[in-house]
Amino acid sequence: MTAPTGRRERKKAATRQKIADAALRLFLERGYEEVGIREVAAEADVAVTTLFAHFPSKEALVFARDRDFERGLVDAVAERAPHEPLVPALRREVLAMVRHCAVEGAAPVRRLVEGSTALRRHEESMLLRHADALAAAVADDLGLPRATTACRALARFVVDAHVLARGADDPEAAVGEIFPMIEAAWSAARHPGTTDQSATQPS
Amino acid sequence: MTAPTGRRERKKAATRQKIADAALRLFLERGYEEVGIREVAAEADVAVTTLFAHFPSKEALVFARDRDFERGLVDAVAERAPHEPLVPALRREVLAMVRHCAVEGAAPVRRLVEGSTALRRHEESMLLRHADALAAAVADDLGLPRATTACRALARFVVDAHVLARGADDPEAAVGEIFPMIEAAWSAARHPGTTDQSATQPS
DNA sequence: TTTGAAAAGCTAACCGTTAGCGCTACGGTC
DNA sequence: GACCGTAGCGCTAACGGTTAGCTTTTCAAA
Repeated sequence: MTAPTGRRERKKAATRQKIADAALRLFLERGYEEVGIREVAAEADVAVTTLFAHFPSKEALVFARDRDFERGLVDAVAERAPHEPLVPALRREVLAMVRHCAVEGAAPVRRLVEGSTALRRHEESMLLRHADALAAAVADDLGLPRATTACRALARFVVDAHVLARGADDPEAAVGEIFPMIEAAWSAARHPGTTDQSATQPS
Repeated sequence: MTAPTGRRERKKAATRQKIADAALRLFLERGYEEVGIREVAAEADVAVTTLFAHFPSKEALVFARDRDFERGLVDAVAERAPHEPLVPALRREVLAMVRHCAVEGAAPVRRLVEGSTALRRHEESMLLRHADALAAAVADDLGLPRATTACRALARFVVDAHVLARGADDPEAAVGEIFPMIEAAWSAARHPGTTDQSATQPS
């Protein structure tokens, strides 16, 4: 995981970490909106421009580990056991993510995100990027040159499941409720005409 | 539609319209990012504070008519023919929306939105609000006190269908591809245990 | 050691957005 | 018709996120 590269890259990673730590500490102490970028930079003993060299926006400071989520979804498809069906593998991964958000020290960060519309919006658009990546992974897994409509739909449904489960009273039960729906949808996409009661209406 | 109220409200509506028109004209002429708020206000012959009294943000200038979309979805559920099944009614509405975006003078505005990440993000979070409203309408239609997980899932799937169809090469065909999936998902939600191959994994 | 480049810094601004405050025109009341 | 409360609008000044332009430091390869 930690590539043992030269001192330069180590220092860069350390700076990035120092900034993320300082930001999270301040945000948790006093609230996201109440802390300015200039303050975060000062706390991390770094120039504002340096901060923006490591993070593209203030919101990104809170989601420093978002790449892991995307990789998790993509890997759940690409590196699952041979011949394991697609949707159950995704279900396992989403369940793991939901649990990860519930336990651990993640609860305060969750509250932070829910408390700011800017952060909620940022998270949503992150998840949409993840859906695109997942769609591509699914298409690749099926040997398709590019993501079809069905692949994209599946990917968005899975991301929806993640979001809805997080917001539900009982997240794990919600996963258990949504994934049969996704299973049915995916099944319908692969075996068309079975349960389709509606037809294209030309007028 | 147009309530014939006093001069005061007429003037207010006129000001709002003048601002929206000026904004759209400038944005289409020179691009969204290239036009500043102060410029829009000047073009509409209005103070910046007045502009923000009518629109909550710069992005909102482009989506002056977003309420109609939300109402369309909710009405598609609440005011459909008696005993008409839910999902086909939603399908009709989404199809109408997709067509509305494709034809008419809506194409330049579409390009405008696709060309700016700020606008795309704003639209996505609008659509999420619409999904919440739709979920509530579905729950109400079923006589439920509040939206269940399945209602929320259906609502998000429908909004996903809208977004995916818009971005597809053949939007109408995409609707025809996704809605059978939604139909199957909704069917699975209402008749559980039929096609569920995965179970909750306790560990 | 020299050198090229990546990383970090500083200053000064741009731009969306808001606060504070004053003015005017409208709508209901006497 | 005079009166008053307030909604709509304006101005100025600022705040906070973000970027451009340019210099300085730090590392690595030659």
